[in-house]
Amino acid sequence: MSEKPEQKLRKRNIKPTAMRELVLKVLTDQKTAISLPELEQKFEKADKATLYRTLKTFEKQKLIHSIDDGTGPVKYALCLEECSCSVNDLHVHFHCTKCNKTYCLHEIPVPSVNLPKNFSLESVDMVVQGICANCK
Amino acid sequence: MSEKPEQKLRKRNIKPTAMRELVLKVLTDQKTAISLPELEQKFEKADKATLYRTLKTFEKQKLIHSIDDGTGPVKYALCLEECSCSVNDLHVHFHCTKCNKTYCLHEIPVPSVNLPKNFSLESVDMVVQGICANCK
DNA sequence: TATAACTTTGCAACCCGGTTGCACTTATTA
DNA sequence: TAATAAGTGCAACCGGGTTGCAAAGTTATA
Ligand SMILES: [Mn+2]
Ligand SMILES: [Mn+2]
Ligand SMILES: [Zn+2]
Ligand SMILES: [Zn+2]
Repeated sequence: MSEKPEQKLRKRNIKPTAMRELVLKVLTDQKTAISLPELEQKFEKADKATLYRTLKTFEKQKLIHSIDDGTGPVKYALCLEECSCSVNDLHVHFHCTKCNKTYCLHEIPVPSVNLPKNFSLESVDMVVQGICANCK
Repeated sequence: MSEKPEQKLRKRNIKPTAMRELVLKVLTDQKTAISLPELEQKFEKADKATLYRTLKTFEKQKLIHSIDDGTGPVKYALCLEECSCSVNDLHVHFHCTKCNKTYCLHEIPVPSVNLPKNFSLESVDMVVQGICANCK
């Protein structure tokens, strides 16, 4: 089932360094999306730039995707195993206005929209604001 | 038909100062959303803080609404006459990845979504990325 | 193995949008 | 008119994001 961090990195063509495995571990343990500032706090002594570049590498290799819920720093969450970050993989995100956590609702695909004539679609971001089950 | 800026401000309970009428004029002439940095450039000599507070006032009084398309500074666009920024008034936004303009698609309401159990909805942001009719 | 080439990391500095404190001006009210 | 409140301009600050550069670590080559 759940494979080693190292394997997960290799599968996405990311050289598994110590730092990267640690970051992946944090992301895996996390049930909700995490921002760079939050990630920084998870480490006793880690450099912001390194973490930043780690996230960028992960994102480029589609190990994680970014979520801008509009309420602060950009957050990141693990992609599903089979994810290629294409339009098919797009899902709704939920931001809780009470606890400020941001959830991936993987089971809810973003609804399709009929754009005006001559507008073409590349991607969609849909963020629902509200109260999450934990805060209710 | 199109009423005076002064009237439009009064209707939203905003005291019509010279500055505010100028900003409203810019927003009205604009077919797409505009950011604070962009707004600054529209004036020969205007203070960022004043413009900032003007936008905040307009937003609080629901004369304009903000749009975070995730590609830079927050943008602002006029609300429709009858808008009260409630869930009913929510519409899809479109960001053109070529010209970087952001459009209000007032005629396209945000689709409804079925949230997981015990998640409640307060608001929704939906931004479609793609190429606009002008850039096509 | 020794060396060269490339990659990753850490540190510092910077950029920029957003925000606030404060004094000054302008409008409103008593 | 005097007192009060609202709006404006300037400067400084904050925080997330980003980059340059040198040191350390890794991989490839002879
Ligand atoms: Mn997600
Ligand atoms: Mn809009
Ligand atoms: Zn919550
Ligand atoms: Zn365009």
